[in-house]
Amino acid sequence: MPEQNFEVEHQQALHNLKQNLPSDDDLDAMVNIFKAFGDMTRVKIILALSETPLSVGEIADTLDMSQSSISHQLSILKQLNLVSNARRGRNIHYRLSDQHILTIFKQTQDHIIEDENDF
Amino acid sequence: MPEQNFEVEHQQALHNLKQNLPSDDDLDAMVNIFKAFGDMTRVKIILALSETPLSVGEIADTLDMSQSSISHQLSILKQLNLVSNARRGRNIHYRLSDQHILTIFKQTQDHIIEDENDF
DNA sequence: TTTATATATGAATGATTGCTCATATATTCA
DNA sequence: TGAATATATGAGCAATCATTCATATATAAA
Repeated sequence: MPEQNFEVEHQQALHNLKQNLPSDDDLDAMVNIFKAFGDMTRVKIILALSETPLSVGEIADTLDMSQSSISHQLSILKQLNLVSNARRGRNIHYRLSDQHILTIFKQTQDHIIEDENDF
Repeated sequence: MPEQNFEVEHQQALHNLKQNLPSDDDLDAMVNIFKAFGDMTRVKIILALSETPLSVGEIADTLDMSQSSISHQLSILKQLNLVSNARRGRNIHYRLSDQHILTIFKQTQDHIIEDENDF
């Protein structure tokens, strides 16, 4: 009875799940990073910074958005340690904190591309 | 004058950026997937499904949430092709569409872990 | 010092979103 | 067929969020 066997394993997996799912606290950091990536403006900022460090004004100019809006978004990215900043002359230059971010973007693109091949 | 050289390269990069940044249309799919990942409930659903396919009721029970809420979230994940479903007896079983998703989660955890080591 | 420039920040606002409640749909069982 | 069970869905609501506007802070230039 292979069908019942499957059912037993399923019940076992189900029981384990309820105990072993990560807690909110454990998942919070990850969810917050995904939240940060779930906004077009922030994604564009990150892609821009992946090419070269940029000042706030340069980013605003590149994305054709207000200085204030970019500054607000940068502060969110900074709080999550996704970017860091340093004064350079009279500007403040932002840069990506590490390259993991781009790897994640690439993985996601891969998912999307594989998806388009379904039909 | 290495300092000026840097400046010239920076200006060039800046100029290229403004032309080569992906369009909203290009980024839309990626941003929507990150939006989906940017919610605790949906992340937990995905983690649960990474262990075994589950019915709507089983997910609701596992996460201790209402059937309606889970159903709503599943429909979002399904629209993005992150999960698929199939009737099995009188239930509908959901499963992850592909394993890329878990790779992305792992990469993100790596970023967080590396981050904690900064001080 | 004064003036100009770059960035940050707080309040207000419109839009989006996740949940609940009520109900519709669909399948199984008697 | 009719009752019971599982899932889906639409409307409503409270909370979150991205942007704007006005203004504060900080550095550089004159």
